[in-house]
Amino acid sequence: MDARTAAALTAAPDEAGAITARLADQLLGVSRRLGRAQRRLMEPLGITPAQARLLRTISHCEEPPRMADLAQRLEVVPRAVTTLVDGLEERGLARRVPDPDNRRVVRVELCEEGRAALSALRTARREAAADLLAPLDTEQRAQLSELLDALHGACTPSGA
Amino acid sequence: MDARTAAALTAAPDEAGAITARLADQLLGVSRRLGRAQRRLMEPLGITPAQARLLRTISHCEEPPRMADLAQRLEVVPRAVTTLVDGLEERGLARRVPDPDNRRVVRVELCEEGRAALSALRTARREAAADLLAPLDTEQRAQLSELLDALHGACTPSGA
DNA sequence: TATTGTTATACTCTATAACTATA
DNA sequence: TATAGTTATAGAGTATAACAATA
Repeated sequence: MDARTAAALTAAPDEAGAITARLADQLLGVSRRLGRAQRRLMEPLGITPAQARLLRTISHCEEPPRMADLAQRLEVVPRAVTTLVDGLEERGLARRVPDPDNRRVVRVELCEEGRAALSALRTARREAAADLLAPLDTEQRAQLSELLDALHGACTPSGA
Repeated sequence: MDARTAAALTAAPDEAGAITARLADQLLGVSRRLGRAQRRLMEPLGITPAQARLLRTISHCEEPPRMADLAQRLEVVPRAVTTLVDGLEERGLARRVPDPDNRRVVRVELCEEGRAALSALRTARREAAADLLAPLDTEQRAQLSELLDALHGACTPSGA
């Protein structure tokens, strides 16, 4: 435990807010770097991090998901998904397919190129993360994952 | 430790990359939510999260920092600082002051309104963080802070 | 009338490149 | 020539609001 953390914990209750705010800064700072690394590594592939995330989300679905499903999973408004899917379609990585049972619904399927891109993206993603997480050993990563998971669960009560 | 984490740790070495990538997702996901909460809570104050961060950074400096100092501290290019300081000046929270010793240099000072805004912002920021971090007890927060600090130190060798 | 997705629009955050003023 | 900051521009990511098509 570093000095500031230790001091905060043993000090007045007002300091609880301070350590919490500091935690927020650390979280955002680490994410900024991670995002930069991802963008840099994915750029040669012609895919943005948000598109990559969408691609993975689609691939994790049993059947081609609806636009609304994707919006919910990505925790964004449906309008944001429209733009992302547009990008994937332009690059020939995914395609919109009409739902025969409900003509309002649009489903999104991966193309072959999309599946191919996924493995290249996995490499890029892991490299970006590995770089950032290098200072942590395996046990520390597991610990970090566990702590973050607790946060995720709390804010996404509907079993993510 | 959750099931996925445990499985990843005890499985083939290839899984080390998988858990690392998952960690990246968790980190980015938590940050997205935190950022949203911050923006929502700061909006009534007419200040964006990045402006708030700049305001705090200025307040942590012993003497009015140069634009270049701020860029380095915020880990952004100098051009990005220009826009942020423009925003603070428009709102009367900070002002540019010429450096008498070097006419190329611009220093940034907080105005009285800026100092006043800082306490309101502190409240907003803590509220946003407290909300997100509610699932963690004090010890877990310290643990998380320690882990994130290790990451920060690694990527910012020049003592941040 | 409610739902699904889209068009239209806007804003935050950040980057690169070219330029200006100063040293 | 090197440095500090800016103007100009671009693009990623995301939001709200109004609307069309369908149910």
